[in-house]
Amino acid sequence: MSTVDGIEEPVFSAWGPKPASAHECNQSLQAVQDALYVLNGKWKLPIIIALDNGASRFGEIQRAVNGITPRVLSKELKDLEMNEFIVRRVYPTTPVSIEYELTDYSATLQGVTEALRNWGIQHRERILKRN
Amino acid sequence: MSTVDGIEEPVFSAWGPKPASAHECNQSLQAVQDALYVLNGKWKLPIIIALDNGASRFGEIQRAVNGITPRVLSKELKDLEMNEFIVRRVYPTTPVSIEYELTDYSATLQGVTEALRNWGIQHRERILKRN
DNA sequence: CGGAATCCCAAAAGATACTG
DNA sequence: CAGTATCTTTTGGGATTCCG
Repeated sequence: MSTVDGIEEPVFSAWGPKPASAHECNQSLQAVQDALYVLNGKWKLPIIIALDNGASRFGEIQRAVNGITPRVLSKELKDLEMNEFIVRRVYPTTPVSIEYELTDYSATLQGVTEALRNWGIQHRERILKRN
Repeated sequence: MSTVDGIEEPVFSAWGPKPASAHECNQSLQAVQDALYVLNGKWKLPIIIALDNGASRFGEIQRAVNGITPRVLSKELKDLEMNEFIVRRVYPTTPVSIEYELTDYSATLQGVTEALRNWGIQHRERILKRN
């Protein structure tokens, strides 16, 4: 993999800074696998985005996220709470009102959601154009 | 939602450009759901990254992606081919050799993988620190 | 309204073995 | 090497009901 005089260094792609060492490759790949581990499934990021868009009540979130059932939403909210992406607040009104709120830590996901949103937009256009 | 003199504009978060209209919120959320639809599961992005890191043969990919079984890898590769992220090339050597290669379109995922990688790295550190 | 509980099914994924 | 076949387990998620 080292550059030999007069021989072009192989260009792997337009992607990362470089292929770098095999070790760094594995690290990078492992990081993505780590990320996908906590963000698994099709609901977690959409829920976080819904909360960011202003939803806070269970029903609001359910309406915002296309197609999720209460059963699944309930479970996902617990997951997100465990991973410290949201907090669940109970207000002693009558009847009690419950609000979900993003934590500061969830803000670190900004780059991820932004990248996914941008990619999703152009991907959708591409699909529509093809048909 | 417009700024009134002397009254702070409500800040929803440190995220997107703005909450904007409910319509735009839904669009943004839908875009992410679109993206997650084709990138679903824990394997697709890691496989793409492995390919980008230089792997091209079935066995290489399997070794690069931590924990994937041949059965699942086979299925995921077909999915990725269908979605035009990779191409499968058969070379008439003896025995035949088969190579998987990223398409140009897969390069559009660069932003997504980079964001996930960066987030994954700091998330891992956070978890390790907490324990 | 905001869930929890239960039941159930289908799809996804893992383990292992095997083949051209 | 590049998968397939088979089997088992796990997960996701729909439907429905119930509760405070």
